[in-house]
This record gives sequence, C-alpha cells and structure tokens, in this order.
Amino acid sequence: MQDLIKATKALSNETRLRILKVLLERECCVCEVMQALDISQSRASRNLGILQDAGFLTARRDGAWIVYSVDWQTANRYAASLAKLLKDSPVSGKVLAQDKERLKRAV
Amino acid sequence: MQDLIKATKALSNETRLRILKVLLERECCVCEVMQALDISQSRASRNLGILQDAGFLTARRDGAWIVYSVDWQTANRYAASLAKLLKDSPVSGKVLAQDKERLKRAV
DNA sequence: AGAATATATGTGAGTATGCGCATATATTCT
DNA sequence: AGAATATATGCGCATACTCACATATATTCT
Repeated sequence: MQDLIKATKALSNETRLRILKVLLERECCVCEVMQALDISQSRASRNLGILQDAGFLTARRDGAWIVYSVDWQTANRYAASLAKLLKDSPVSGKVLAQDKERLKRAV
Repeated sequence: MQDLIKATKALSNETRLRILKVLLERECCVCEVMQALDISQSRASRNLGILQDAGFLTARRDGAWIVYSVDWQTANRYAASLAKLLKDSPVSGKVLAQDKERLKRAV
C-alpha cells in the first residue's frame, strides 16, 4: 500500500507530472529538464529525485551529466502501471506542449 | 492535466486509499466507512468528499443515509483508470485486510 | 413537535510540501 | 592545479494538508 501512496504522491504535482511527460519522450539530463520546463536547477534536481525515489525513474552517470530515464523495470509495480497509463493516455494541455517544444531546442 | 493531478492527489493518502478499497468491495454509507476503517465521522465524511470531488465516487441519498459508490461513469477519465487499476491489482496490506473484515461486521 | 440518528462543515493546531537561495560536491577542460 | 560546468543538498519561508473537536443541517421515529 505504501508503494502505491508513494507513487501517486509523486505524480500528484504539476512539476513532476511535466517532468515525467518529458522523460516519456526521451531520457534527459537535469539541465535538459530545466530547459524543457523552464525551471530552476534545484527544482529540477529535487523533483527528479522524488520521482526516482518513488520508482518512476532511474539515473545513470554519463560524464558530467546524470541522465534520468523512465524505469520500466522498477521495483514499484504501481509506478510502472502509472507510467504506462500516462504513456498511453494522451494528456493534453498547453503547458505540456510548450515543454515538449522547448525540449526539442534544449542544448 | 489538472484532472490527473486531482485524481492522483486524492489517491495519495492512506485514509482515502483505504476508503476507495472498501468501496470497491461494495457501496457504503458514511457510517459504514467509519466502522470499516475505525475512524472519526468527520474524517470519513471529509475524505469521502475529496474522493467524490476528484471524480472517484458518486453519492446518492437513501433516507437518512448518504450512500457512496465508485463512479465508473465519472467525468474524470483518470479517476476511472486509476480506480480500475486499483480494482485489478490486489493491493495487499494488513490494514486493508482489517478494514475488509470490519466492513463485514458493520451495521 | 421533540428526540435520536446521519452527515456536513467551521475552526484551529500540528505537520508536510514546494520552492528559491546559497552552498557543497563531482566532473571536465585548459 | 584552477576555472568552468553539472548536480545535489542544507535551510528558511510560505502554503497546503490532515485531523479532532464542536456545531450546523437533514432525516426518521415516537
């Protein structure tokens, strides 16, 4: 039950929902997430950490970057179900569209 | 996007998760929920209201009782998806088992 | 009508959450 | 080694959440 609560709590925040949507497009380093959502570095880092802790994401180091990606092999099966749900249902919204657009232009 | 946030936020609380699990067993009036979870009246009522507002539940009056049940025709499609997910995945846990047991004995 | 039962809600207290700012740590580049 | 870049985290503040207690409202029963 706690796993489910952790997963839903992690998703019940606009910033984190946007991050997960972006990472469902493609894996990103922290600075790409910052740029895609146009948010501060600490905000991006902290929320990525929360999503990772909840089982949605995995991280790997690649040189100076930490690359986060959706963890389909997560130990939290609810996180996997929710990520799949999010991937399949086309969540609309102007904000998400902008994030996606900025992601393309991220450096 | 806001619908999804509302739905996940509603679910990200142990009390409400327990309530929803109980209502997935069968529809209940407020006092049955109180008894099943062994919680105060105001706590039951308020959290039922939050679940209803998020689109998980519908309520109908039956005499002195207000009967709450899972709303499979909800306007919030995320709530429906999440309720289905919760119905299909066997969420285990001692607390949930106790709730279910007390529900049987509720008057 | 008045008592009893069922439900909703105003209020206040304790706690948790989200964020910015500053700073610490790790890696790369020259 | 020192500067530049990337990421994580300590801290404080503002806001939101959760609950208990008391009270208001609605319905039934006698």
